[in-house]
Amino acid sequence: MDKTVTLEDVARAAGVGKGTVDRVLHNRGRVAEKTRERVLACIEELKYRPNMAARMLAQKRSYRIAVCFHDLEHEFWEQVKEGVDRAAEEYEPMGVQVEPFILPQIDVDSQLAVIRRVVEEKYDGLAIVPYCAKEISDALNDAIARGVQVTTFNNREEDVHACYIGLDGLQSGRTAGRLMSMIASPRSRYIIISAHGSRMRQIDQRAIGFQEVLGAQRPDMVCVGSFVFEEDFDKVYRFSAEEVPRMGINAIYATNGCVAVVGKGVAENGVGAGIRIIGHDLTPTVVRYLRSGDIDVTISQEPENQGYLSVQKICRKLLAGEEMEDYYTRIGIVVSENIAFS
Amino acid sequence: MDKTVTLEDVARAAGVGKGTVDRVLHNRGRVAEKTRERVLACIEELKYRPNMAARMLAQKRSYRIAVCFHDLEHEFWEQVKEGVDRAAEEYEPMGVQVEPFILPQIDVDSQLAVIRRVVEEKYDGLAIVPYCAKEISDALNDAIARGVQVTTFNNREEDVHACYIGLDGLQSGRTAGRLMSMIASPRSRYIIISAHGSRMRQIDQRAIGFQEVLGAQRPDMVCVGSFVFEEDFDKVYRFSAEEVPRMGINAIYATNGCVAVVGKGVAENGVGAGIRIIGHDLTPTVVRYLRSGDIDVTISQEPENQGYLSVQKICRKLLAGEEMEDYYTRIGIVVSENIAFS
DNA sequence: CTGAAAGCGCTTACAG
DNA sequence: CTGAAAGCGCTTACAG
Repeated sequence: MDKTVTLEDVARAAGVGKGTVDRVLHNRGRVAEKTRERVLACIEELKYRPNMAARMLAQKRSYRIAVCFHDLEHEFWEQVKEGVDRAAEEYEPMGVQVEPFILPQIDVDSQLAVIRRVVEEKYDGLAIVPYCAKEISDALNDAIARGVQVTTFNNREEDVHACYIGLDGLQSGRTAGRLMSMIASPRSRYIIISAHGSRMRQIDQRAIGFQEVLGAQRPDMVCVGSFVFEEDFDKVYRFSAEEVPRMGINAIYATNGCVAVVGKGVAENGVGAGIRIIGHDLTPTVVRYLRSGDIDVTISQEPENQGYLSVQKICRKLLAGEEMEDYYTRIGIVVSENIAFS
Repeated sequence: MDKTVTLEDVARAAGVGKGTVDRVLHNRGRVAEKTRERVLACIEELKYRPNMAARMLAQKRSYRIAVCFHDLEHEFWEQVKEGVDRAAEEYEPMGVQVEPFILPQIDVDSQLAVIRRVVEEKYDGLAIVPYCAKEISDALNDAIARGVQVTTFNNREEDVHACYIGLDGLQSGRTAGRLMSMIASPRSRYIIISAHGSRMRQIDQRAIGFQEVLGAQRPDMVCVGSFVFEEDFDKVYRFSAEEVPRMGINAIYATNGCVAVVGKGVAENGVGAGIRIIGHDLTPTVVRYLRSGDIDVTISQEPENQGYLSVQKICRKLLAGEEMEDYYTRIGIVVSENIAFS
């Protein structure tokens, strides 16, 4: 085998000490421009690739990363948390400490407080589900400017200059639309149900994508209405159990995990068989109604992976200098038969 | 922070040298039973966790891993190869050399020759798509007995005592069946098309699962026939273009990537609009006909990940002693809208 | 601005 | 059967 090129080889070739090469490698400054160029040339020449194992061993520094999301819709965020915990465990031996800040509500002020604290206490990184509000975007951009490594996940806010990990909302809605177009019977009357506040832009996009595709594929279908509930699954349940049965519809699109209570409400009223239901997420409750046949299809979004990746990307940036890049999670289509393999 | 426990701490606690602890850790023998027990107790006591970075740094050994699969249905195996290459790149700096043996055909003798060579030349690992044949199973079990780390992927053979990475064939067929049951119109007449030899057991399972679910969900549908072609996409194409249009059917299930030429054949005859087509895999050609609307749904199976994981698991076993466990790849459901996010 | 030295936690020969 | 020592490739103070 061709001997692996080490930092020492580079140092020797450039006629300098290892410390100097290290400074060049990490732009730690305090290196004469000429020396710098020579070292860079040697690195290029010898095709030097740093050995990550050695780097991690030698690196004694410790890092702190804050993770901020909420816990409304507990079953979903529980899955996100599992991913966060997995990343925390994986990177703990490398000196990374992960601290979750889990808000009870979708609340702009609470989130702002977390961001401020992160900046003040000089955390090295922040993974966050950014709410749609100018103060939030500003605060995040400010944190980034001060050197905090930030990833946003689950909800995308265009004006935050950080990488995003999560669903493409529009496209996931289109996917739901295509499926509905394939399974709904002729001249179906349908409604759209949403259950979230105005802070989660990504979820709004889903309804738009859904309508777009359904409009194009199934001009015979008619939309009876679009109902938005403020993050309150109980209301959605009552609506589904009491109002929906009287509406004379045969298809429902629920834009998030609230599809679980939609399926429940409709099923308990014995009108389920006649209504096609498509929703989002794969929480234990959704699984239950998917299995029972009350929900036909659900769109999944890799919550565990969202939690994992948003932390992992920060760790790799901090530890190995890897650039953080956007990552769109899979738009999974789940029916009863592939639940266990999704 | 609580200081991390090192191997040296354990050695000191047990009153032995670091070398001895190392021997115990890796069962290298040559340790008195009493000493061994004492060391084990200390490891337990101090909750010692080996530092992977340090281990990799110190480990100078190099490993060779052979990977064996075929190239019939090139587009599919190309995706597998990408995963293999990614793993090869990732583990190369750790002294692992990956050598692919890509057979032009599904041929038992050629595969047998590869296995023999792996044993003779003392490769450390083998990732293989095992063909359904007693000689193969025997040879693989023999290789395993001789200490070769073996993973099987894409096709599962029960009698090989190695871990498996790939689809659950039966369940993927059931998933296809469920989807067909949702989109086929009343009293549809359907056929099943397969294009593979008798060496790939996993693919046969798909048709079984499909029939099972369709039989239960849609007693109104009638199966007109099941057609098996020996790994010959040209024949499938001709069949689809010439025979199928005269059969008076409105649904087709193709059990693998041959769905691409089925879609093509049917589409070119202008009868596509009336026929629902569901198949497997997400090759460039399948994507094309999915986009055009000639294929309705395809079931994906993470080919890239199959290639990656079958090599990665061997590397982690060799390098870090991690046990190799079965991994069922995702049963993905893909329609035109989620192609890019699958 | 720069280099020599110590150390990260483990494995690998090498003596005993 | 067992221990002391060297070394893996990098980073981190510490002198200069």
